Amino acid sequence: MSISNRPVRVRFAPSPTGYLHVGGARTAIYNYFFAKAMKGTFYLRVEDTDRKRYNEEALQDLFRDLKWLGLQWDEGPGCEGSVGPYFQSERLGIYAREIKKLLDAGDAYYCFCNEERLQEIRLAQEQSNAPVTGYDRHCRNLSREDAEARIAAGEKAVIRLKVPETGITAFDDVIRGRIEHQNELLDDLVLIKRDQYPTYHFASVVDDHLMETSHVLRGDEWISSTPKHILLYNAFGWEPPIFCHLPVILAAGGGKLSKRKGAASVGDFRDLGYLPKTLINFLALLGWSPGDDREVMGIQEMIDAFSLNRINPKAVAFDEKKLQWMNGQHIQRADNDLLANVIRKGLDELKIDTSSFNADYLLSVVGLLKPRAHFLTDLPTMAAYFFTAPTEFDEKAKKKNWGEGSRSIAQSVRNALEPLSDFNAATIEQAFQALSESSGHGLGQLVGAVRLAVSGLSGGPGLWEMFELIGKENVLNRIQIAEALMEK
RNA sequence: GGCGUGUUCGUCUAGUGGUCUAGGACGCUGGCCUCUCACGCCGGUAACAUGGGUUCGAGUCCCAUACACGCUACCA
Repeated sequence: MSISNRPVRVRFAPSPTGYLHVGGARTAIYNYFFAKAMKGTFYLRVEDTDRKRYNEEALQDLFRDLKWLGLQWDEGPGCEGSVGPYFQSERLGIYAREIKKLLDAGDAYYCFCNEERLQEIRLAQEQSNAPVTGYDRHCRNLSREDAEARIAAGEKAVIRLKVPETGITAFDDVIRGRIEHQNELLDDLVLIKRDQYPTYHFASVVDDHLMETSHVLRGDEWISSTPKHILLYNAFGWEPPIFCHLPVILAAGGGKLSKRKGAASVGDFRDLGYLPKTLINFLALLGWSPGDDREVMGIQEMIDAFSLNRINPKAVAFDEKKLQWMNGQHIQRADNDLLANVIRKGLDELKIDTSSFNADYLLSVVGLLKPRAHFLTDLPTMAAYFFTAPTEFDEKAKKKNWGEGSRSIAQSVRNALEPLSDFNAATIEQAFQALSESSGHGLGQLVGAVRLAVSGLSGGPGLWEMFELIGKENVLNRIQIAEALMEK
């Protein structure tokens, strides 16, 4: 069966060395979208072949962040399929078996060159500005017998691929077309390291084949080494997968995205109050577009519209302003129950007791706050005064609204509200309108003073709705208490 | 240094030889709505890196140049 009509199987293959940054997350998203769009399989493979950089905490964070984003893998750690194990460190026997094939065929060889020699070569090449770089193939023609004898005697060796010295190696990238490299510029890359672990190049090729990967979607920093991978597939007699190299995500001002320049990891954005949906949506649109004007999209909607051809080849900048806007959009579309939970939990942390309020009350608060929140983390503080009287009042608003004459205004508002037997938005508004006419004070003046008294803030939801929800008794009490702070 | 990849408003993008005096979104900005703050709505701002070709015609194809990024590890 040819690769093009094999079932789609793609993978996200991170290395557990640090936090999951947004670039990695986007790679995972595209793999996930593609798998879902093609009714294929999305699997997770952990590339933990670098024992020095391995980090257990990073691994746990990775699982957590992927799950938080909703990118549940069909196969991988925790849900093994038939081609496991899914940790490369547990596949050492497989690599040993496969490398033997290459050794037997004469396509790979042992190399005993030590670090020092290699460094000297590199240094000499740098100084002479030699066009050809890399290993000088010193051990290429050592006989297998001699080499194995030396190893038996205790010498350590790496195993390298015997790269053809002439010719051209090419492949077709889904979003960039044909890419060619001169073989003479490639060096004999290491396949098995001195510690017996495979290099990325070897492990990923062996695994992508054995795990029946149909498409490799990965960062474009791999373009330069893809010819080496093709050569490996050729040596094995395997058909390479289809390659699709994704552009990098840069920081807003250009350059690499890093913690120093602000949030860069999935965890950072979660802590900042972003919805996972927002991050998925935004990251997906960084380099991909559905082809029409849609921007705020749901997961399934994006999956339905997804195609590899619509991914842009150019590097993109991460614009947090737009992310913020998009989060506001998704919060507006979010489920009220979810938002209510965010508020209740946040209020708990602020030591504000919500136990005497029922679910409907909370949901009404959510309804009023929803269009005003840009971050989940905004919600609890925005909601606080619906549950407890304010103890602090915005200083700027005090100057503006509690100046001369404000106390009598507050009193007149209380008097106007007092007689209302049915305390709802409509009757409250009527009372304010009537008071405005009879007193000659503008509505803004009236509202400003008591809004601050009741909420502690200068802005917020419409006053009538807000008063209705907080209730007549609380409203009147709060105004009366605040009057002491107002000028006559 | 070599090799590779890329280049449309400040940013994300649409655009696959004529419909592009280049469309949408964020941002910024003017206004509307309005009890405030948001939301929403209406308008404005601003781009085909440069130079050569190919073609009747180029943002779209080709070649240079410039710039950016990547690779050039027994890291991924």
